[in-house]
Amino acid sequence: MEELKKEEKSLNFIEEIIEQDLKSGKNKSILTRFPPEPNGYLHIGHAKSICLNFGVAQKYGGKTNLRFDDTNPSTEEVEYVESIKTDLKWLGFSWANEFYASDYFDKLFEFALILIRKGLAYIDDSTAEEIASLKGTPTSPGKNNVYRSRSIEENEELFFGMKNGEFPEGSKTLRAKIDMASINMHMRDPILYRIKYANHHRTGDKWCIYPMYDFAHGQSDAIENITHSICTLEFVPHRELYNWYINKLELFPSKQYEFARLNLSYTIMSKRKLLQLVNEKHVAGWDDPRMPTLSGMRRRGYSSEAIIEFCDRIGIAKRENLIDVSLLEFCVREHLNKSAQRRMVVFDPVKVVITNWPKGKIDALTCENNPEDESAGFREIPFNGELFIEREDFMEAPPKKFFRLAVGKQVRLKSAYIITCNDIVKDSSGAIQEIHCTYVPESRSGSDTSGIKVQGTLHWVNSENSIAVQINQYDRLFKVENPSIEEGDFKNYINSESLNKVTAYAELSLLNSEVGQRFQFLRKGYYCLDKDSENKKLIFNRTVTLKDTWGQISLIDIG
RNA sequence: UGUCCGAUGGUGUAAUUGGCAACACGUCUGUUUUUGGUACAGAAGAGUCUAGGUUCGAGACCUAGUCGGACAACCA
Repeated sequence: MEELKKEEKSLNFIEEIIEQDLKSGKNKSILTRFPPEPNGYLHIGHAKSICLNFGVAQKYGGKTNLRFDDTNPSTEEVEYVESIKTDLKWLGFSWANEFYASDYFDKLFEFALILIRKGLAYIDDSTAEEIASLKGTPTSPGKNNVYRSRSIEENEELFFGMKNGEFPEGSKTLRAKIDMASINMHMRDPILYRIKYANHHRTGDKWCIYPMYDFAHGQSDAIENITHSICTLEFVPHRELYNWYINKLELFPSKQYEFARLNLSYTIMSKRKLLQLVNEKHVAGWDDPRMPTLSGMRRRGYSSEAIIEFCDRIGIAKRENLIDVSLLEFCVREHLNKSAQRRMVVFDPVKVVITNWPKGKIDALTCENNPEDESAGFREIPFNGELFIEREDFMEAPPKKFFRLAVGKQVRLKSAYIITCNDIVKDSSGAIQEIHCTYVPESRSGSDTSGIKVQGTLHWVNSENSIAVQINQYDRLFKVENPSIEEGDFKNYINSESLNKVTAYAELSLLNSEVGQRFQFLRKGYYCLDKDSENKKLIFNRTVTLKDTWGQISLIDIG
């Protein structure tokens, strides 16, 4: 049944291309690659690309290489390399090979030499400004400069000079000799190599010239025999150049295909902007639970299963899109509902005293860990007749559809007894101090013979056997749906209330939880134990709330 | 005033390649429920950017237009 469903699911355009290529014999097998630049942490947008690249390879019996696109030493760091590998493993993908564009620096240098010798590349002494001014605009052609006609011998000699550190940074570049009047800006003599006296995270000080993206990416694909090089839409105009290099260099004919990147409502996906949030301390770090990074989402409590399911549901196409976060939230809830154990935690406590509870009696109640998963078993919770419930679960003047506690009303305490509210005690300011109830002895959970039907069930914690914990309640990082299209600085749209720390009272069993463990706090939401927790002080991150239909109704009814 | 890419319910993705638009999320109704969660049942919501054309028949093909995006870093 499951398989039938999968077979019925229509192919995305990438899968269609692959099936055609396999069918026509163009490719005997497929090889894809995931090519992150190690200049930041992976985010949910990368997850889409990862699921696509690894996903199609798995589906069609191929493999995927991990290749770090490390051609710009001034922004790239080992820390990022490590985080990327960690995130990839966490998602559950394994790569066939771990490569680096820098592995190919020697070959790339040779490739450049080939182009020079073919008269297809030249050394340009122009400044960046001069290059830009002769480049023209999308609607007007560029112009050739004097360096373009240098002899092959001179170009070769100068290129070695560049490599040997004979020229200052920025003084020379190696450019392809294509067509300064091309309708495609990327074909107007693109730069192949630039001089940079920077220490590279892998090659150290071996090189002082580094290839540009265009001169490295396609050739790296070709060297690895990548059959389908999948990237995002902004690279469409690069495709002509991608093919030009492979053609002139007579390399393996890797093909580039482009799909639309992921945009998520109320978040940003630009690595540059995310870095800014980190550097300027708007968030606690790359793994701040509000960040759309995989490390942030993991810390927040998102499961890899949920993220993969999300990537599967959003689909692959070529049109710009803005996915509603509610779909992501649906995916976490769906997975966590089945996998997370339930616990009881009271956020805003008010005391309930069971007036007919025998003095000193402690009843050990049995509580299911997850109604969606029998194998999750049970735990024991002590009950002593004095407890806390949520302040919002009691109302003095309840509206008709209020299924919770009020004077004269009955509710069930989850996994415990049905109680009847008789009275309330207020302090001098009129605030409710205690709620006095009586319990129905025959209504004990699991052996209820009372025959009483109640409309509501409340979560609670025992007044003595509970611990104070810190809860980090996270909300969306931005106030507007699409921060990147708003006027002005994106930071103007940061939600200043995206983190709200509160103290709550939790059942004792939570003391045994492990960092990263996910729970459903009954009637509240999903929470995950944060790594900053200490023995005495547990910190839970709110992943997402439960769906709250009453919250919506009460807003309308009560106002 | 250029080239390229795109346009299908609120959102996203489909439509077996030309046979009167489907699925999911979201929204709304009910049922069940010891979570106002979950599960289940159901409903509303687009006639496919516009105008022509080809065709017995067009969301799909052609032409023109409109709108949106990308392209002028020694970034990737």
